[in-house]
Amino acid sequence: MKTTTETSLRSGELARLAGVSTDTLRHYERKGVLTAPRRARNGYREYPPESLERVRLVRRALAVGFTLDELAQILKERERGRAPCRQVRALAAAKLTEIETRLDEMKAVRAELKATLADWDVRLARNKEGQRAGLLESLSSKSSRKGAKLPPGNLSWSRKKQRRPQSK
Amino acid sequence: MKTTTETSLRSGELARLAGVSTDTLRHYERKGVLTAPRRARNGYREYPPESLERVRLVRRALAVGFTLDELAQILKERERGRAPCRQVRALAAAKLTEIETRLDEMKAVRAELKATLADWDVRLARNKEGQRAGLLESLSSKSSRKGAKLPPGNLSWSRKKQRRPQSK
DNA sequence: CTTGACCCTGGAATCCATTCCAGGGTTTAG
DNA sequence: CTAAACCCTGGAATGGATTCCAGGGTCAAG
Repeated sequence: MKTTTETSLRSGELARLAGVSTDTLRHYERKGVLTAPRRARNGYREYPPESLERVRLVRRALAVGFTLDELAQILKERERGRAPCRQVRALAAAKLTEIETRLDEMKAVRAELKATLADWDVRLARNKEGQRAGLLESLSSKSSRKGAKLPPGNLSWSRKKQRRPQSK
Repeated sequence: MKTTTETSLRSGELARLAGVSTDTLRHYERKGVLTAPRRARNGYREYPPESLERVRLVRRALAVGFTLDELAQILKERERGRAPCRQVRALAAAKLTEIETRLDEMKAVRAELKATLADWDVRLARNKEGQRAGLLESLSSKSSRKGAKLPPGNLSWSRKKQRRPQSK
């Protein structure tokens, strides 16, 4: 068996639990969002169980638009328990408002998308023929979101192709 | 004056209206999400006014997590008259669940961030007193999203630095 | 002792949207 | 004629997260 004894995880285990690759874990360490764990005599990393929550936190933060570098700053400050320097406090605060804004935008988009889907389903249901049902059109016209400044100050993201680790 | 006559926009104008750079417009064309417009005798692009809405659509779609390539597929299909039925529906549906996930994550992070900030502010407020070392890690564990499989089917994005066009 | 499944390292590669670059045209105003 | 402000092109670069690679250890089971 490979059950790591006691309260300590090895890269592979933590990776599996967190749903990321070990490569990613190492990367997080390099970037400083995941503090370098203790090493066993053989050099293997031995993560404390809390690391799992930490990794999850990082994932969430990333998904919300944080950068690994930004995150590193904040987390490092937080770690040392002391009050953060102005810079970091400001950064965190800025991120917070950013998130709130994005939250609103997201909700709006979700509503649109939902509506669009419902609409499509109706259309698809009643005309079997390839009708050019204005699919994405619905996405475009109906929003009129006032402060929707997508472009200047926009947010652009990309989905990584994310081919699963692979066994070589 | 440089007012382009009649119903037709030049790259710079469209770009300004849509809030993107001309480079981006050309890129969209290369990628096939923006059909190549008619050219004037001098080779300048002459966009029909509808292009504006098209670009906006693309922007929104991107913000929702579509990829230029995905979008190209869909839009092309649409352009040739056929209704981008099943394929698109599926894609959009997937995007929707992605968004919902993201919403949850965002809320979680917001909470976390809020808590951290609050904590920091407390510390800052009474900083003269001996600050007892880090005991705040209590906020890291709160959600434990069951099926939270971020990675396999995950989403990772990055905010582009987005330096405005620039005049060289 | 050999195999297979882990783990280690640092640097290179990939993916995506966007921007930058170099070298060249056109048009309009002075 | 010259400057300024547009426009064109294709290819290279950027930034961020993640993955891949090559070369090499560790360790338990058979």
